[in-house]
Amino acid sequence: MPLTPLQQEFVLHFGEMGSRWGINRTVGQIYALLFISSAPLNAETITDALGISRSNTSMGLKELQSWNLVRLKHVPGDRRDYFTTPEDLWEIVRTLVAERKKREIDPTLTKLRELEMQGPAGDDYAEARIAELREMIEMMTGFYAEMERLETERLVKLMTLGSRIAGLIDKTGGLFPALTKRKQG
Amino acid sequence: MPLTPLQQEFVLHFGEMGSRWGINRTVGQIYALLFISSAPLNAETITDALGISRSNTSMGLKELQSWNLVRLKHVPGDRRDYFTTPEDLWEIVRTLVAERKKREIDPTLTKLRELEMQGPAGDDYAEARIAELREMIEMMTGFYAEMERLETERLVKLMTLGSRIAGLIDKTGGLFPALTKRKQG
DNA sequence: CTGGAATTTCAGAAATTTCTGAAATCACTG
DNA sequence: CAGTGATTTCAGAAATTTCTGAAATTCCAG
Repeated sequence: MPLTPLQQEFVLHFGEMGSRWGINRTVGQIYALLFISSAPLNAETITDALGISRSNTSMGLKELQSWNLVRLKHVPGDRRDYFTTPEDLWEIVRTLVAERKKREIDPTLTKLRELEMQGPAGDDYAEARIAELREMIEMMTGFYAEMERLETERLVKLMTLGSRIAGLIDKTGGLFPALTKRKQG
Repeated sequence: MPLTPLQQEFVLHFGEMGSRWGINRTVGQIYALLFISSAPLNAETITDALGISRSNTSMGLKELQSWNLVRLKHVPGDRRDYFTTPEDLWEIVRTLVAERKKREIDPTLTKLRELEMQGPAGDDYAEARIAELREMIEMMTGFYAEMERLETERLVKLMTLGSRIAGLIDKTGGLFPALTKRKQG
């Protein structure tokens, strides 16, 4: 089952972008292929479509599973594993953001807290800078945690409204007085 | 000028995280060192502090400059270049996000549009999936563009308010009717 | 159990990335 | 414009990552 030119180009692009996204070419290609395939694919099919070794496919799929980016399906009467990506793009984005946070942000936040725990080190500037960075990351991850809980529908509304949201914020305090009053009273 | 244990640990952590962040160890270390140093540093100092070659320092600094992550300073009476990171953490975050978007998102958005331009390819599922992905990316980059324009102060307020923002959004329409009316009238 | 298909593991090969030292270039000073 | 110090370039070395084929393992069917 050779790829259509459209599939081919899409898959190759994801392969090339892989390195920028912190995954390798094969993993990018496998993901792309699953993403644009309407039906789940098994490892053999992926191997043939991408022209890579069977073992490489196996490792790539394992990597994607560790990212929670693929789903395992089973076809009745066939004991091979079939893989897909979630239909819902928002679910994919949520997973991606969550995993990247876990891998790229959380370890640093932990490390910064450790460094602060070690107490005064006689380097005021470095200590201040570390505290400041920790606070910034905490603010951003805190905001992320709030957004993560929202249903997709509200998230879409929020993004669509865009900067009009910011207009609601009183520069000196919290929300616009009128609204604040409304909620209080 | 050997590093203090605090600096040492901070710098090594950034070096280790480098690969996850899509930069190499040296670049991560150089950035970390500049970040926690109160005064600008020249290439020679960085080279000695990190125990790397002078040419590696040069390449690392060049890389950081291509990311707009460091500033060049000059010390009167000294013709060497001195480097720092911006004092303002928000500025750093803005730069980081802008550059990552430019490198990790924009090329894919361009590619998706190209693929759509090529017209029907007889693969309805792939075409639909590509369109859907392009729309999602456009929504997110559109929202990002709006947020990018906000002053830091408002951005902080927005993030601090967190999910209370979402409460303002009417699930069926836009903003809460009361407020919408207020703005219209 | 036994046989065989599917999958994973893993040691080494291949490819890629990172790093270095030497040479080249740049840019300022006297 | 010669001399010197700072910086960059770059070819090859070193390190790391990715990929493969063969062997091992898993797991089901008969």
